[in-house]
Amino acid sequence: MTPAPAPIADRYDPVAVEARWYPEWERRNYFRADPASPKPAYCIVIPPPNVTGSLHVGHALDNTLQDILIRTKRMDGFNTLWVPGTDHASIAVHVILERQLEAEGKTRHDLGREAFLERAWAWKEESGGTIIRQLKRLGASCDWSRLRFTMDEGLSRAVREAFVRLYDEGLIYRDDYIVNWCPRCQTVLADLEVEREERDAEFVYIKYGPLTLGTVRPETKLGDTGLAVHPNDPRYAQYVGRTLEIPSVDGTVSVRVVADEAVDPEFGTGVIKVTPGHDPVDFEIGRRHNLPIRTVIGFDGKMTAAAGRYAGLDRFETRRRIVADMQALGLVERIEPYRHAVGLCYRCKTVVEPLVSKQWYVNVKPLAEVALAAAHDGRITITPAGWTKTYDQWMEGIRPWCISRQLWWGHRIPAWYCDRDGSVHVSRTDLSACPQCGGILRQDPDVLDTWFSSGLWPFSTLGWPDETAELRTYYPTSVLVTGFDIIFFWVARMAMLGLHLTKQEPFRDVYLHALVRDAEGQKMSKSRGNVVDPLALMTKYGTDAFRFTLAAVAAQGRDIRISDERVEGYRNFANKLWNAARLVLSNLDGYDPAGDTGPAGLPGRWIHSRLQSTIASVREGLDAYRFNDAAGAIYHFLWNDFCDWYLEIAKGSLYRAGSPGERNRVQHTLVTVLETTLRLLHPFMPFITEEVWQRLPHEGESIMVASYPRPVAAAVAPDAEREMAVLVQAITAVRNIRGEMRITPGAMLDVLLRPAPEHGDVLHAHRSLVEALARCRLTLDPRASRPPGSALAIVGPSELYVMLGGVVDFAGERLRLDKEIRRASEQIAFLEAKLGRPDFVERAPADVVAKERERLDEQRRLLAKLQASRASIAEGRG
RNA sequence: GGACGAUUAGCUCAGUUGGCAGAGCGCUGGCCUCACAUGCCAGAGGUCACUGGUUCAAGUCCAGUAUCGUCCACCA
Repeated sequence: MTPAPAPIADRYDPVAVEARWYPEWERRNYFRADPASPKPAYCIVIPPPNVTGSLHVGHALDNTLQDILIRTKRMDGFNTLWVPGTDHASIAVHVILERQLEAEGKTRHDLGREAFLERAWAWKEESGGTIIRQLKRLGASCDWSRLRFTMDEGLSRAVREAFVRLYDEGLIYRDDYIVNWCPRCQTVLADLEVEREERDAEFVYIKYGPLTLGTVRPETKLGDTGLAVHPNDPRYAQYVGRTLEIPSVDGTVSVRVVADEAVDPEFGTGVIKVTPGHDPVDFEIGRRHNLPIRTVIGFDGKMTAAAGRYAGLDRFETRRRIVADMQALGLVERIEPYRHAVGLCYRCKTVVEPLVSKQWYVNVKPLAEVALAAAHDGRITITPAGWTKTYDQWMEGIRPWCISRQLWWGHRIPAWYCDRDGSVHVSRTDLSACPQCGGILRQDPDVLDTWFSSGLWPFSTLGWPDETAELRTYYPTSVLVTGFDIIFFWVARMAMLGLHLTKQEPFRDVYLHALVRDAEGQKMSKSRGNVVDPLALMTKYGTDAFRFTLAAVAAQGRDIRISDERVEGYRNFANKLWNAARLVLSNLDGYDPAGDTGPAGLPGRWIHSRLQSTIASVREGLDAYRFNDAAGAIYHFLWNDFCDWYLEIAKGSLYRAGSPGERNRVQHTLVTVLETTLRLLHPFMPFITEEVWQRLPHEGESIMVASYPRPVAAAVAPDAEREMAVLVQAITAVRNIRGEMRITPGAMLDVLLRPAPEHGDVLHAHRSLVEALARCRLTLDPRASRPPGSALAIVGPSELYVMLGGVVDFAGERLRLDKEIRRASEQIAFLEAKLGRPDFVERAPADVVAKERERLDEQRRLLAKLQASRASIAEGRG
């Protein structure tokens, strides 16, 4: 008993549908993972978005792809877990909060550490939920009961565990070294956190006694403790080893001249000044030659007392002043314009100052060797494979990782210092008294690099260092999905820390996707004002359309462009699906699933066969992370095969069924094909598929937990595909003539068809199908010849004549034939030349040659017919 | 300085193992045909950046050039 179908709107309205299903799925616990499940595990740990952020298109892409994988695997019988979470984003939060404070005329130091952290937590609580809500809006099927935060209790314990272990192994150590200092953030930065930007500068040639050298940073002259030349440079060999007394802006300074390989004799004058306190290269040279360090620029970016009369001045102001002062003293030989790269803080874009200070480091070299091996012996597979080389090169050239930051928001370094005996203690638990002397301890005030805790993310979220059921079941995780921009920051660190601490790879696959650009290919940024708001797109076109767009454009290149037009196109696709479903649903009256569901005739067998290859393509695409291939296969099948052909054919059987059995068989095909397609599409478009699926006859309570389609070999029907191709060709041929001859679609045409023997059966059997879709009366006659007043079409070896009568003049037909004749002639010339070459005939595989011969014969037959036809028209018999 | 990517239809881009160049949008012509005008039918439009090479056969493989882009790098 089918209830009278409620009227369904002819436009799909995503808003109501999306609002209805997500809470329902959540309520039914479909997202919840069970570590005790016997099913094979499939696990993704989300790249944690910054807690203060809101969803941008990059997140939307990243999480849509993950959701597609998770939903597919869940339907495919895997025990799936998608762990969600957020990152505390130490330095990024500092930048935001300090800007707020600045507006109030304060600094973080005015507030003090405690109050600042209160503020940070408040900010986290306030805005931390935003991105989670937005991920839900996107349809992300994360296990929200396992939501983690990099600074929650468990993860903080993991951070300490990792730190202590690495320290005990001697892999974490403190060192006085030259670092990248951000004078605005008031913290050290890792090399990776320094961005380079080309800027115009002045290259100032300064006289150093008998020598002259060029520099772009004259202010560091005050910190010079040496000069260096190349060991093999004959020009300066006489000075090496000598200490020169050099007149300068503040009296004379004495500098020693050393020889060092780091100096390029070709560049500038071949002499460099050595400022070990303010330049990484000079620092190294200084170490090699035992030159003293003189710090003249402080952590605040201003000159120190050591800078004499410049003390307290800003470093850039000093640069201008010192050049002027030297010019006054005749110490400047000349100034040239110069363009070079300056280092900027990746968070606040302030020019970084190299400074010497004591910081914590990880000796990552040994970890990198293991991570490198894992990517080569197949334990970790990077897709697209081209990124492996980038990963390799970085790992090979890796340098110690500076992990301490002079910030407050983050994981405080678990090291305590005893002021009484000077001992250092690194501990898993907080210490209050010195274990050696009982003296009062001071905890290191610094926090860890944000990326240290993110580096533990795949296993810290699963309960490490405890041996939890989650770790046993879901670790190593199946795949890491992220943008290629954080391959070094994050992917490499996780690989190194994961392999070292857990002795297992943190993920088996790494899928690096492209980055989203705007429609003009520009990087999106707030300052450019070209940020595409995913929420706006979802509101305008629906979440399903947006998600499908992301999957469809996720080709394996470097960048992705999103435009409204593209999303609109897939909105139309969703609407197409909706209407196809409407057609099916409104024709199910009397349908008996237990009734006649036998073979549904040629079109039925054909659409089932097409469905199988679509399923296979989608699975192949997903397995290879070729989301665009998978999406494209479904799109093409649903729109072109199912809607454009099968539904049009099925209408005939539904509206004018030959027999009740036929009607039921067609209904059965419609239901099964549509239902299967919905399941295939569900991971891409979760909402509309659930909505339609629920209205169709189905088994189970939700499409989310239905099975993912597998290709059925028995349903693959090459013969049906071949035969349908003949019918499609015949129909298209008639439509083509109708179009070219400008015959109104409403006009009923008379068509005479001379079937070739091999086409006879199929054309006879499906005459009415051709008649319906080509809107014609079809006569079949194996001995027919072209009647006067008809247009010719070639259907493979068969011929088809469309009777034009007095409907149109024949000029159009002449043009059409001429065009066809030209085309055929060109083909023949090309093929004759090819087949005339002995090397081709002898060397190419036999099947390729045979195919070309066949094509040539076909084209010759075609040409003969076209020419005959053309001749008869030329005689004016049209 | 090194590495990597891109260059294919008017636009945005697919094209995995070499074997008849594809999609979406846009364009042209015709249609409100009882699922859908967010639609239907038909059509036009490509020297696959350039130069060589390998091959019977190159958008695809190799070498190089040009232009654009990205990342890495201690030439001050």
